[in-house]
Order: sequence, then structure tokens, then C-alpha cells
Amino acid sequence: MSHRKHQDYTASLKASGLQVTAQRLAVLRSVQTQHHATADEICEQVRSELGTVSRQAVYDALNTLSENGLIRRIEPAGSPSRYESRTDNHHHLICRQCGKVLDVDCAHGEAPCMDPPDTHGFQIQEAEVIYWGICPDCQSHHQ
Amino acid sequence: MSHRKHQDYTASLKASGLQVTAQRLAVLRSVQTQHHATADEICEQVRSELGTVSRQAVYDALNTLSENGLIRRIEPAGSPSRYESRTDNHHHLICRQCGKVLDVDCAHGEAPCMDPPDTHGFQIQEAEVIYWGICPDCQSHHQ
DNA sequence: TAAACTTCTTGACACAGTCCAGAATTGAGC
DNA sequence: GCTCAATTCTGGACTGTGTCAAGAAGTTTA
Repeated sequence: MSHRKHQDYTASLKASGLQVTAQRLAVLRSVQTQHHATADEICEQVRSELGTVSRQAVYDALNTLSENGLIRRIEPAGSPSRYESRTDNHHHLICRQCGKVLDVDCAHGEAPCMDPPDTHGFQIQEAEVIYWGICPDCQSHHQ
Repeated sequence: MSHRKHQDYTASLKASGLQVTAQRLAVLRSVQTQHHATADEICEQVRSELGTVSRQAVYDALNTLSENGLIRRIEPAGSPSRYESRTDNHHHLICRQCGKVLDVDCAHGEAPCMDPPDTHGFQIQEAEVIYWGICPDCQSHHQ
């Protein structure tokens, strides 16, 4: 099972023409496990697996993997970047109080939210949608 | 005309229970003039009007004005915060190459884009939409 | 005009992330 | 299996954006 995953990640890296390194595999595993983790949290986890890893190596891996579409980076206002393994078209629900991030499917199916009323001549590549609110926990705990 | 605007800003500040200071007025004017400017750009402009102003005073003004709804802050991925005077429900079109920001009206009118398929129990306050793409200038210049 | 409150100034600091140069690792071809 | 070229990793310095803190200055209310 964990062997299986390792194989998959190895294949994905090769398919993108990237070298397979222990650090990248650990980063991939960590992004898969901890949803919407920050670079720091990923760094921690990778260290607990591999022992010593430099912060730079983690940033390099995160950047390379993002650029090659193996993971996705989101940068919510007021928070450091977060990384997720889900790379299809979907949006996010974020709690203004505790910062929790949840995935939500695209509101309209395929990608029609890519249709603003006026494009001003832009070539539109992506529509990013963030729903800001208060999560159930924060609603009950201190309200 | 410029006298008129000054009056308006003064009234807005008072209506929010905020003190009227030269710095805040200059910041309001600057946000109104330079669309989607960064704190740094606003700082520059305010200095050119008032002479010496501390960076902190500008940040304080921007924060206070944002909190009171007199201006709005947006924080696009990969860019420092930007400020705008338009505070109604609208979205943004941003060029991935040059970073240009344009306003677009809400795609569906009032605020129905506040309707994700599954709210996961969140109390939703706002839906933030950013259309990422390439602006006409960047399409022609280097493509 | 004075007291109470808010705001501004200056300078130090925090955080997330990047740059750099040399050392180590990896993959491809022999 | 080796060897070499290309890529990646390490460690440390550095940058940009923004906040904190304490005292000085300004503003409001009575």
C-alpha cells in the first residue's frame, strides 16, 4: 500500500521529466496526507521522516512540483501559501477565524465560472473562488 | 471640486466615528486616484502631497479605513496587498504576466456567487473571485 | 483650556520566501 | 557496474511586506 503509493509518485515524477529524490517523494506524501498544509508544516513532517532536510529543499520541491502540476498552491489572504494534492478544478471554503480550509467542487460543473461578464480582452486561464466565512466549530465555540 | 471631495471624505470618516487627519484624507484621495495601488505606491503619493509621512501612519490608515469599509483590501497571490475605493460586490481580473488588476462586476448580479454546492456548515460571508489570465498588452508584446 | 483619548513617529522586529555558491546526488551512456 | 554531465541539496545571508512598542504630538469633549 505504501509501496504502491511510492511507485505512483515515482511514476508521476518521471512522467514530468523530474528526478526522483527522497525529498520530493516525502514532500508529495506529506502534501497528500496533510490537506492544505503550509510549507512549514510540510517541512516538519518531511524532517520527521527523513531526519535532516533543508528548508530550501522543501521550497524547491514545492515550487517544482507546483510548476509541473503534481500539486497545487493556494495563497489565501492573511495566510502563508498552502499546498494540496487535488489538482482538478475546485474551489475553497476558508474560516476567517481559525483559518481552516475545505475543498468545494466548482459551483457550476466544468469551468463556466471562467466566464466573467466582461473579459476586457484578457485571455482567461483560471477562475479562483474563495468562500470566506465562519466554520461550524468557530460558530459554537466563541460567538 | 477637489474641495467637494475633501468634504465627502471628511464626512465619511466622521460617519464611521474616525478622526479626520491629513494623513487619512491623503490616503483616501490616493486610493481613489491610483486604482489597486500597493501600500508602497500609496505611501509615495501621500508623501508627495504632505511631505514627510511615516510608513507606519500609512499602514495604520489603510488598516483602519479597510476595517471601517471606506476602502477595500485585496491580496492577490504573489503580490503585496492592494487597495481600492470601490467597496461594492465585484470581482477582479488579474494579468499573470504584468500583474495588472481590473474590476469586473459580479457575474450573477447581486451575490448569488455566495452559493457553493456544499457549505459544510459554514456561515458564508463573502465570495472572492479572481479571474487569472493574460492582458491584451502582454498578449501582443511578448507572446 | 484641560483632561482623556486617539493618532503619529521612529526604530526594532517577525515572517515567508528567495538568492547564492559550493557540495552531494542522480540518471544516461558506455 | 562506472563515469560524467546535469540536477538537486545544503547552509547562510538577504529581501520585501508588514507588525509591535513606547513616547511625542494631535484631537475631541466638556
